[in-house]
Amino acid sequence: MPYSQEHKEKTRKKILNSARELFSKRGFDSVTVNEIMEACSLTRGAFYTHFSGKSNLYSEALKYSAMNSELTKKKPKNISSKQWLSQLLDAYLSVEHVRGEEPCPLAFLATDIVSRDKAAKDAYAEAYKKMNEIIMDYAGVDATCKEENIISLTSMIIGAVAISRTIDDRRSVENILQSCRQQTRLILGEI
Amino acid sequence: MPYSQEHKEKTRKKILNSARELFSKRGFDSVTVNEIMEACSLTRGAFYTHFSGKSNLYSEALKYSAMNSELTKKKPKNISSKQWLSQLLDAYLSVEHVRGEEPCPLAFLATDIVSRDKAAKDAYAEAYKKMNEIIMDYAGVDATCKEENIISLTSMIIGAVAISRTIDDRRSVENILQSCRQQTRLILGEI
DNA sequence: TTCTTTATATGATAAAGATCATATATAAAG
DNA sequence: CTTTATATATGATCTTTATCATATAAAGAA
Repeated sequence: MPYSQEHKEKTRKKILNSARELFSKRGFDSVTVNEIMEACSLTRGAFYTHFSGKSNLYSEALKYSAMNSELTKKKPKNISSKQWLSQLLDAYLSVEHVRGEEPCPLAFLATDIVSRDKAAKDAYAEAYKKMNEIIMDYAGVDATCKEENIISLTSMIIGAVAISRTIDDRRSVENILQSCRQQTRLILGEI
Repeated sequence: MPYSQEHKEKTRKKILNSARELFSKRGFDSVTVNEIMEACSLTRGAFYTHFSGKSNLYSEALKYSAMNSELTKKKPKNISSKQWLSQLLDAYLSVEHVRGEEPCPLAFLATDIVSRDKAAKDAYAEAYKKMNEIIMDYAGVDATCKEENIISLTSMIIGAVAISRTIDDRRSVENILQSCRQQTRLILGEI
């Protein structure tokens, strides 16, 4: 048995990582398999021993992305849940996120998903659910009571990031993000 | 001079209308020129006397869409600005909008725009600005003072519609839309 | 009716890109 | 060191689709 199992795993993850970034930034159609493979210094031939095809890679990359998202990081013990949540939301609503290499596919792929296959939609729905749960946990709402607030919050932050990406003018982007950061405080009842 | 000028204008509008609907629903790449033309009972050959190419059609359709959007409809005289705004927002945050034939490209194409050309981005930015202005007008805020509230409001409704389209389960969609309808009232200070 | 202009249709071209078939290289096992 | 399974690379194929070139048809003008 040539090539250790770990080697294959590593390669798979390199592919997933390139795919995650490229797909998130440019959507399914604009990215080519070749391009993804070259981004991790491989050629397209190697691709098919790791994934059954492009769409398969897309949904796997989505899962992978959700699994390694910023939101899933553990809270440091020395700060409160609400403080931590504030930090997470500010990072989400930042220019660095909008323009950076760790894009949240929920925002970056919001409209791309609609034309994709069931596996991709399922992965997206799962990630969306998870985001709401994580935020609800940190916000510490009483179950049913204020779930709606969290749902409107996630719609807002996802919308804000998606819109920000369409806009070239940096000042406008700052303005959108700042407005929404402020609104998160209002929704969470911290002002 | 064969074919009246109005005939050409009519055809152009038919094409724009098919394009608007198809592009909004499925994005730039998934839609073919052929498909758009067949949707208005023409063949692809006729296309190039009306538009210089597919990307040109895309940006033109975006402008056309913004120009004929629900939001631009005139307010009936017998109701207040705030009442009218409430109606507009409820219609925007409805299943009919999410699943219907009059999609708002701001929500439906939020992430598709990123990979498009400058003309498309400009058209999108223009439509976005207009949406904010219209809502600000109806909400009657004092210029700079609460502009941020409106910006967070538009982020939320655009985000909500975009997310709703990714979700198959009708009950979940209703839940998202209802939560955001409620939040619009809070943001506009009506509760 | 005939002529002429231009919208529309049809057939051809060419490029892009996903996937497959085949060749090569690598490293573990003996 | 040799063998061998499998990861990777290369070349070929096939489909899709935008766009172009050319033909046809429609309708206003004479």
